[in-house]
Amino acid sequence: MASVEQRSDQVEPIKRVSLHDQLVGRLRDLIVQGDLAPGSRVPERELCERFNVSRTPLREALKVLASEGLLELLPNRGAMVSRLTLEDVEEMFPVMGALEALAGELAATRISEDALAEVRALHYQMVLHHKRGELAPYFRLNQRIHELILEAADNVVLANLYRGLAGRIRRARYQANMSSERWGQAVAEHEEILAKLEARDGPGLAATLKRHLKNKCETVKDALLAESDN
Amino acid sequence: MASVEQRSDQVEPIKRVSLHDQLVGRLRDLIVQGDLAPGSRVPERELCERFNVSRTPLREALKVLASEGLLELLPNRGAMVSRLTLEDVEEMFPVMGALEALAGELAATRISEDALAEVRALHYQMVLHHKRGELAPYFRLNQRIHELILEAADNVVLANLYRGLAGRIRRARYQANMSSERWGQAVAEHEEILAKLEARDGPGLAATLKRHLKNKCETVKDALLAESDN
DNA sequence: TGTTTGAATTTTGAATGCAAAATAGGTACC
DNA sequence: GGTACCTATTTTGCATTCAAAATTCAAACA
Repeated sequence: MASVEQRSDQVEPIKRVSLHDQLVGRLRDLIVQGDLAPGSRVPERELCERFNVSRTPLREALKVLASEGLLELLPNRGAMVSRLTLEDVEEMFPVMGALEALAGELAATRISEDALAEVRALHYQMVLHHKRGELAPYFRLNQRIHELILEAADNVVLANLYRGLAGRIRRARYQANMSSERWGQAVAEHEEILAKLEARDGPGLAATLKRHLKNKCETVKDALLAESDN
Repeated sequence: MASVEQRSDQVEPIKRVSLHDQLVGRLRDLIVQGDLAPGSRVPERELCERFNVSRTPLREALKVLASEGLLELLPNRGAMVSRLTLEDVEEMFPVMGALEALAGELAATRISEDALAEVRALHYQMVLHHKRGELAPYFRLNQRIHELILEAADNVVLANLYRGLAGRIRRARYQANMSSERWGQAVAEHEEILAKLEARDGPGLAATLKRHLKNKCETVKDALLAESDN
C-alpha cells in the first residue's frame, strides 16, 4: 500500500475544496478588490449565475462575509457591500496600529536572517519605485513587506485578525490620491522600520509601526473625503 | 398613525431576528459556556432537533462560528468544537494584551465620570469578594470591569475583536484552578488599573493591562496543563 | 483472534421547492 | 401632476429533497 508513495513523508492529500469555501474566497476578493462597489446591493440570483452554483452554498458564504464585516445583511432585503465610513476608518486604524505594533515587536525577536534579507531587498526595491514615482509597484512591495513582518511574528491569530482588517480597509484605494509629501513620509518611516528590524529593537519597531499606521490612517481618510466630495 | 406611539423619539422597530442569527448566538453560548465540550463532534441532526429548525439555517450558523474559530469544520465529516491548545493560548494572549492595552489607552481619555464611578464601585465590591474567597462572583465583576473599559474605549471594531478572542479563551475555565497567589496578584493589578484609570493615564493603563493579561495568560496555561494532566 | 472487505445506514454537500416579505408597475383618485 | 392603493413579480428565508461521501457492522479470510 504505502509502497505506491514515493516519499511517505511528504504526502499531501488531494484537495477537495467545498463550494462554500471557494465562494467565500472569490467573493471576498471581489469585494476587497473593489469589483463589487461599496454600498451596492448584491442580489443572490446574479451571484448564483455568475458562479454557477445554487443559492445554498452562496448564502452560507454571504453569512460568513457578513460576520467578517465585508457585507451587511439587510433582513429580507439581501446583502449590501458594506460602506467604509470615516468613522469606520477612525476605529479600524488604532486597532490595526496595535496589531501591527505587536507584529513588529514579535518579528524583531523572531525574524530569521533569511527573511530579514528578503525584507531588506524588497525595501530597497520599493525605495527605487518611489524615486521613479511608480505607485502601483511601490504598493505591491509595501504590502509584501508588511506581510513578511506579519509572517515573521509567527502568530496566526494575530495574522488572521490583521488580514481581516487590512482587507476591509484596502477597498478605500487610498493609493490613488496619496500626496507626494505623504509618500515621502511613508518611505522615511519604512527606512526606520528596516533599521529597527535590523537592530532587532522590538519596542522601537512597535512604536515606529504604530506611528506609520497613524499616518496611513490620515492618508486613507483623505482619500475617503476626496471620494465623497467629487 | 404615529399617535399610537407614546414617545415618538424612542421607537424601536419590532425585532424579527432571523433563525440564522438566533442560532449563531445560542450556539456560541453553548460553546463558550462549555455545554459543548471542546473536541466533541456536533452532529447536525442533533442540533436541528434541539433547536427545532431545519438544517439550512443551522449550517449557515455553523459556517459562521467556524469562521470565528469556535468550530472546526471537517470536510464531509461535520463540525467539531475546536480545542484550545497551549499554542492557541500562547498566540491569543499577546493579541488580547495588545487589544486590551489599546482599550485602556482610549478609555483613560474618554471614560465618563459616571462610568468611572461604576468601575470604582465594581472594583471595591470585587475586592470584597476576593477577601471572602468568593471566586464566582469575583469573576463576574472582573469580567464586567473589563467590559466597562472596553465600552468606554468606544470603538466597536476593537470591541468585536476583543470579545471574539475572549469568548474563545473563556472556555478554558481557568477560574477553577487559580492559585491564591495568582489571585492576589490579579487583585493588586486591578488596584493599579483603577488608579491609572482615575489618573486618566492612558499609556500607564495600557502597560498595566498588558502586564495583567500576561499574568492571566500564565493562569490559563496552568489550568490547561492541569486539565490535560488528570 | 485479528484484520480486511463490502454492503447497509447515516451524515454531509448542494439543489430545489415553497411560503412570506419586499419591490415594481399600473390604475384610480385628488 | 402628484399621491395613494392595489396587484403582479421578484427576492428572500427556510424546509425539503437528492446524490455523494463517510461510518457502521457483519461476514470472509488469514
